[in-house]
Amino acid sequence: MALEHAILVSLLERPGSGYELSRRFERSIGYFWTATHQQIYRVLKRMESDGWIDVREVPQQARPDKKEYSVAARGRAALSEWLHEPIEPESVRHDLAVKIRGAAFDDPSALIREVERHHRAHTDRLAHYLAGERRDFTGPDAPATPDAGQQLQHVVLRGGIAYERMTLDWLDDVLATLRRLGATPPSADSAP
Amino acid sequence: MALEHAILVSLLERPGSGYELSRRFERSIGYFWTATHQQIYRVLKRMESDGWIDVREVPQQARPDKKEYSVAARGRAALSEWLHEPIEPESVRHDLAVKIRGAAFDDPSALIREVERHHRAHTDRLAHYLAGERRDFTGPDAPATPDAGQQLQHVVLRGGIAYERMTLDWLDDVLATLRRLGATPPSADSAP
DNA sequence: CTTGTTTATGCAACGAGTTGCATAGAAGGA
DNA sequence: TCCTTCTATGCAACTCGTTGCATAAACAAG
Repeated sequence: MALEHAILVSLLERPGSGYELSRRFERSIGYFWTATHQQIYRVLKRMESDGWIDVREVPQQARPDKKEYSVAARGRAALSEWLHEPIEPESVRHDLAVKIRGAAFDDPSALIREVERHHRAHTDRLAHYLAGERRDFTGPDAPATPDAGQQLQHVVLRGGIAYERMTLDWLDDVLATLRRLGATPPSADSAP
Repeated sequence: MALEHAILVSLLERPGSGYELSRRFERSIGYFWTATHQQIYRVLKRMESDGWIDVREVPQQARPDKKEYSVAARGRAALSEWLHEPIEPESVRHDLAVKIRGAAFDDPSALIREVERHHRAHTDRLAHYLAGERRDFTGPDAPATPDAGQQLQHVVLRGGIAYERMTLDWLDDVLATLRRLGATPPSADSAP
């Protein structure tokens, strides 16, 4: 598993509390690794007891106190070790593809609205990525000579952008296919 | 959850045993939904006791007997219901992206071999998809007038092909970035 | 002044997914 | 003959992930 490692990377990029991490997992790092706050708090506890991270109680005014975590030497070593291990899985869980194949046994045109919804969501996400890219990497306020960390964050973001563009093209293809099927009578089903 | 639904779709496309399903989840449907045989057997049991699928004991010679499952009316209804529900999650778990961002705190060039390995794996997978596309959809043995099910399987496969092509392009981008970082001295790390 | 939202942390229970192991007959190679 | 591989099914134990709920302080809106 690698939630620990995703947290280590995020904490190395910037120390923070469990709550702040859970916010990050709804944005930036969350675009390629999802986690809920309960998961994060539980793993933080374990990482702390394993000496991977240090805690610092931060009293705050106008809001509850927080525990700010930062990566300890042992955590850095664990990350380094993981980075040198090969990974294979890349486990995929693409509900929509299952639904599309399943639509053959139901009414394909009923999926059109669903696919359109996904299209809109990916359009929004692409716009969001592109805005982030302009802000951090290609716009006037971006660093002229980005350091290694920034270049690596940028290449990951470019991957997200490429993924969204590819997905939008594919969803167009899916929509065209569903509409074509809806226009012609269904073959052997209990459709109206 | 949707392992049940992926199994329903697979069994509608062709009835089969738990073992055969687990083979399919290593190929075709497994490219967008992974499952191990233990998971499959467990879920088949539940689906059977819920009346979603029917079993038929098939005696075989030269190999152990098998239980062939097929979708019952209640299973078809469950699939239909699921198809009409909206889905949101699309949970992503992209280890490599985490590793790339993590490489900023280690030696980026150590990741090159790993990324090259992924590049080879995706090249193989693309070749495999393209061979399947020729065999089933675009080659001389493909049906001249594909039915709805075939058209939907094809559009899903086109999605897989587009994904692999996009990924290969991105991995080239990642490799170029990692090599560039390796060629220039690292900024502020304990690298040699 | 109550209600709702944001920050902040956590428990308990359940369901999903993984890993290791076990069985068993038949085929094929060393 | 033994060893491995393939088909075929399954249990047990564990970890991971999700859902529902709870607490608590501060602020803003009604």
